[in-house]
Amino acid sequence: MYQNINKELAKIFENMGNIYDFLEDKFRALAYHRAAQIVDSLPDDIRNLIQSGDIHHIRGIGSGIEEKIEEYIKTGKIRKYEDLKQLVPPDFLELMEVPGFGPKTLKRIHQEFGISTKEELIKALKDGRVASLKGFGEKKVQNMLKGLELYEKTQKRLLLWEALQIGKMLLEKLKVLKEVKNVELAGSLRRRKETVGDIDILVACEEKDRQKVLDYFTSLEDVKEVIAKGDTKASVMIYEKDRQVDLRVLNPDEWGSGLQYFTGSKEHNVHFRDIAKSKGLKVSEYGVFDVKTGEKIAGKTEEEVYKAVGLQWIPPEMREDRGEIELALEGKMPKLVELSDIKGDLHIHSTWTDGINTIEEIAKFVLKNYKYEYIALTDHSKAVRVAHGLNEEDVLRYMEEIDKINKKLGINFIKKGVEVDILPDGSLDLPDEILSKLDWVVASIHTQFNRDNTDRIIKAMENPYVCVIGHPTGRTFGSREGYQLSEEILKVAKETNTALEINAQPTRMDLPDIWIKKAVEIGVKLVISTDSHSLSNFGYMEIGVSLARRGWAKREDILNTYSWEEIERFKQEKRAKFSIIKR
DNA sequence: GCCGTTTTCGGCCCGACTGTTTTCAGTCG
Repeated sequence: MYQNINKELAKIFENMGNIYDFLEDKFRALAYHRAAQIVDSLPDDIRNLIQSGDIHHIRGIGSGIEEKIEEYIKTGKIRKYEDLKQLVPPDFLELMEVPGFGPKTLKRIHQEFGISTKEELIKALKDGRVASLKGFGEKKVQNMLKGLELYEKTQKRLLLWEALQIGKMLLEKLKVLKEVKNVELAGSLRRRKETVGDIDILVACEEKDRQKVLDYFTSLEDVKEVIAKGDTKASVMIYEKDRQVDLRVLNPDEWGSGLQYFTGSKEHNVHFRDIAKSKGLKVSEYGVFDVKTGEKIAGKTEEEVYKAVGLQWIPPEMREDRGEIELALEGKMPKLVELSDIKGDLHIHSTWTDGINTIEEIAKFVLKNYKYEYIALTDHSKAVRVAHGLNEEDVLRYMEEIDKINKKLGINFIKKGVEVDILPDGSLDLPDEILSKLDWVVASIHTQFNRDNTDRIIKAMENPYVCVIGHPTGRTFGSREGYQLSEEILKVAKETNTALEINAQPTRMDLPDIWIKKAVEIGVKLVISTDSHSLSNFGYMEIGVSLARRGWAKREDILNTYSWEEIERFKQEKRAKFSIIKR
């Protein structure tokens, strides 16, 4: 009946917010936009929250919106929404997302010309009718048309990995300049969101050097076109991925407040400022100020900005207004997992299936470039035909090969693993007899993504030899939304000592952050893996760790921050549980 | 529509930029 009720409701509330914007009911619009954001980031099926009554504890959802959620659950519709839709031309809901197309502008055009479709609107922009309106003009119209073009082009967001490579490259180039006192990525890229719209970079320098820094930036060889350039800001298009990069220049003594402000998220900042306000303070990108005296009390570093408002510093990955502000107020910020905590990679493919390097090449490469204590080779099982998955006999030969290479290397570095397929009925693609001989078993779904896979996953977790569920939601950016997880899966994961994977492939980034957060709360162990198919893939560990941090994971939540002996213990505990249960 | 150790009514983040304006409205992040 409902594919993904949270997403559906979030979309409806988003639209209702837009409609209220159009109707110039500003604050009601704000409430619905907030509700949309909240519902969208709930890890749980919202029906559970209604049932348990926990919905009351969520800030931003009041009785009015709760009633509408209930109505939608019961009837599949919200009457108020159906009524509201009649008041706005359908095309306008989408158009409100286009830069330059605000509610006031659209409403005016609608009233003046009776225009209600996108097509008619474009025509009126082009034939000069809109430009002739009082308060409008040629330039505004040109900007609207440009906004439309940009909107269509940048609908596709960059993957975090891609954006990070570009961002880091530009940071290095800016660091070369001696006038640059500080330089850092900002926006969703600094928060390491799974996908990124445009790339924001901040620079601190003395006021007299601003122009020099901006000139240097806009004349980099990577720049295809300079879109805008002022005293404090420049926007360019770069050749790589045809992306917009914004550079903002700050004064050194405003570095902390500027960085805090431009990192966002918007929701985090709004909440943060709200708290500042309640304490008689005002926060802007220029600093924290005492409202009464106007005195500036912080701004140089982010730490002092947060501290001035009574909060601990908050890692950028957590700044999504998902409770981190309350935690920081209470002084209870967790110490998040770091890249340097990682002791090994437990999901790797070789030439035995669809990887492009031999096991030996992989082992030597990793030993040389990473300070890992172990890796697990986990080629596919036979159900994955396209990858020429391994059958029972292949697995035995695979194990012999790994023994041979370990012996050659002189250390027991490579663990013998497999990525076994979870078949449609939840059974596994290799028998227990084989699985029991292996050091590490990843169980994954590679077929029938578009259905509820809860039963399949639970059945797989109940196999005593399965260590971890690979890419648990099956999502891939740009092609598949993935199937819903459930509380039940987390519960069973915890009970059975089965870990869940945080797959760091840039197109997967799976588990999603909100599920990681939930798993951490419940105490489910996680494994950050690159799912490497070539040597360059091992670098994905960095964004896997970022993703874990977005889900508030600490070192102890991540299994591959432990020594191999400790991992063995985790496995043994699972097997012990099952010898009791199964008898 | 939401929210409350200054409030159950009266607020709702803050500042820059742009274009169209002689003092500001609209949009954006």
